[in-house]
Amino acid sequence: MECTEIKKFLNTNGIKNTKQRNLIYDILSSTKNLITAEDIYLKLINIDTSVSLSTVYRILDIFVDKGIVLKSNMIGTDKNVFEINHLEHEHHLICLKCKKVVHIENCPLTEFEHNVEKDTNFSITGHNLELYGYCPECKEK
Amino acid sequence: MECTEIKKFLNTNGIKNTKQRNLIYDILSSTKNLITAEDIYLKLINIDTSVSLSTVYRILDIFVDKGIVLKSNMIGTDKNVFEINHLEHEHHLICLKCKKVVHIENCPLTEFEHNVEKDTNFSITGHNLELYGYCPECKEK
DNA sequence: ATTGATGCAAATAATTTGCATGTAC
DNA sequence: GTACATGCAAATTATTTGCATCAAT
Repeated sequence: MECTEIKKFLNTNGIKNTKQRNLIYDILSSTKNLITAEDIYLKLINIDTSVSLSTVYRILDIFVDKGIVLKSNMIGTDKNVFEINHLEHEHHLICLKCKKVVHIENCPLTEFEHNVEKDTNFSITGHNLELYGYCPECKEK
Repeated sequence: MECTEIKKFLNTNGIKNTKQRNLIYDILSSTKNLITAEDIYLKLINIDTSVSLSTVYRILDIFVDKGIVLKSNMIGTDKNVFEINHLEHEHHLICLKCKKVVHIENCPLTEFEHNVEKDTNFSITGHNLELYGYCPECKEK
């Protein structure tokens, strides 16, 4: 979503368009990796000292709720991480040592999900897939 | 792993074979769903009143470390869940409403992982896949 | 003007740690 | 007997909440 689109989106969803919400949206947009609430907060206080961590959590909750942002849990650290919901479906490959994240464009699961739906009679709404291992640099050691 | 095998395994890995460790192993073995540390603790105090929650966490850490147990994070609740590492590779389908868990036997990712290894030059050691949606009962409503 | 958003501090929830005691080897 | 395991209580970490104030519509 473009920067101007997000403002309209917020308005049409009855969410006030505040400075904090726009800043957090901008930070998420310009972050390629998965980012924690704390790290968003740290970036924010470099821009504008009066922001609170609870506001970050509250805004992230709203964004997740509206589907603008995806929340997941970083393996190893018990922390939640966030990212913009790029609508092109994609997954992550995470280095267990340096925590580097690489985006994987194609997803092999669509057909698999259909088969599972038939087998189980569930209605499948999504999935969660992360690959992990060691990146070229870390695997040497 | 059989009940007797686990004892040998612990011994050969320099881990003392205690009552608590065996009880926790038994609970995990007989639990089909994903289970939290707290729920393991609750089952334990029904058997033997003097067990502590921190011991549960400590033992789970060891089991995860040795690869006997898998740890993951339940979507929606920010809690970690545990299960025996059945060596037959499998995944879960989780109902977002009632949290029912269904096991999915086959995994479509082996070939995909090889392709990603080639593309990225990572050494991939594993992956994390959960499907989610609504189960036959919950999807009606 | 009204309603919802924010900052701050305090509360909660999950997990971890320090330390004295207990137990397997 | 020694070294590691445990229970308990206290500490830590991530996240949430209450409430007075502030800002967007």
